Amino acid sequence: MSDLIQKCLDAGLSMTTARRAILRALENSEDHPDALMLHDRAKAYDPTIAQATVYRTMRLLEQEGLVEKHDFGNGRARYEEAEKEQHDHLINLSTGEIIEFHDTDLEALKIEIAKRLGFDLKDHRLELYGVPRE
Amino acid sequence: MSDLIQKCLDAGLSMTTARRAILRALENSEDHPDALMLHDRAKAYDPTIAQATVYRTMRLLEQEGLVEKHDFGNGRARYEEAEKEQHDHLINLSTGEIIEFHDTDLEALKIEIAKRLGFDLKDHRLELYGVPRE
DNA sequence: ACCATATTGATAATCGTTCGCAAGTAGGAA
DNA sequence: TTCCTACTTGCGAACGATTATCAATATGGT
Repeated sequence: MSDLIQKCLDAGLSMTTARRAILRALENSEDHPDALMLHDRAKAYDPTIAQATVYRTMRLLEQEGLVEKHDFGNGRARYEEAEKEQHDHLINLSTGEIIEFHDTDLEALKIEIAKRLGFDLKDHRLELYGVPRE
Repeated sequence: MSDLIQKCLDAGLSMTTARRAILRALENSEDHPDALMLHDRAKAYDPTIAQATVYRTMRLLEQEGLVEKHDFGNGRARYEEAEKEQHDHLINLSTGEIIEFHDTDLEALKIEIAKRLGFDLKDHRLELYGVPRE
């Protein structure tokens, strides 16, 4: 239910061995991989793929709106498939694990605050950093 | 009412010409300068100061908790004096201007969400990106 | 199958930031 | 004050993530 290859074709992108490999690697990723991780994983489908191709492709996918790029502060950008449902991230400081969450009140409040300051909200970034309770 | 030089002395840091220059530059900054901007501004007080010294000093000040480092997504880290009052940032996409705001409900909600997910909130990052209304 | 165009791999370049090192201070002891 | 030692500095090299360059290769419409 997330056929990235099909979405790329729909977007008019030509489909190459390298791209297919990256798209499969991304679809099989449950976490939020960075470019190096994606490169490693994509090698399973295309052993000769180059890092530069991964970077180029991720940039392309981001521009096409098929992928979201995040910066969780560890130097490397992290990627995930663009989802329809809005969500934010909580980073477990003990493990580095990233947890997705959604809160309607929070969404409303962000828009409300921007409005109060005289702005239309175009984008936002919310990351919570925490340690397991107790 | 924000004598950074005194705070540094209180923290046991030795006070050099270069550090004094950086601290003055920072105190006189109403915006959220990056390392390059601080370097330029510090030159007014110490014309021979090096970029590396600015980077080193900002890292030190951050470790001492006297300065906060932000990444607003433009490649360069931005700095501001650590304030007692918690605040978040709204970035005006039309001008690049950064507006600080505080919202009690929002603070509470962030803690509440972390708790609901089973975490104690240790840190967080919220940035709103908007354009002036209308 | 053919060809113009887009894409690739390999490598150099870029940009912010950090490191290594010799020379130069700060600031406490004498 | 003068000395001394550890901390700082300025400079330039090094670094890590990402992007650009470019010749060679694949794509997909014809």
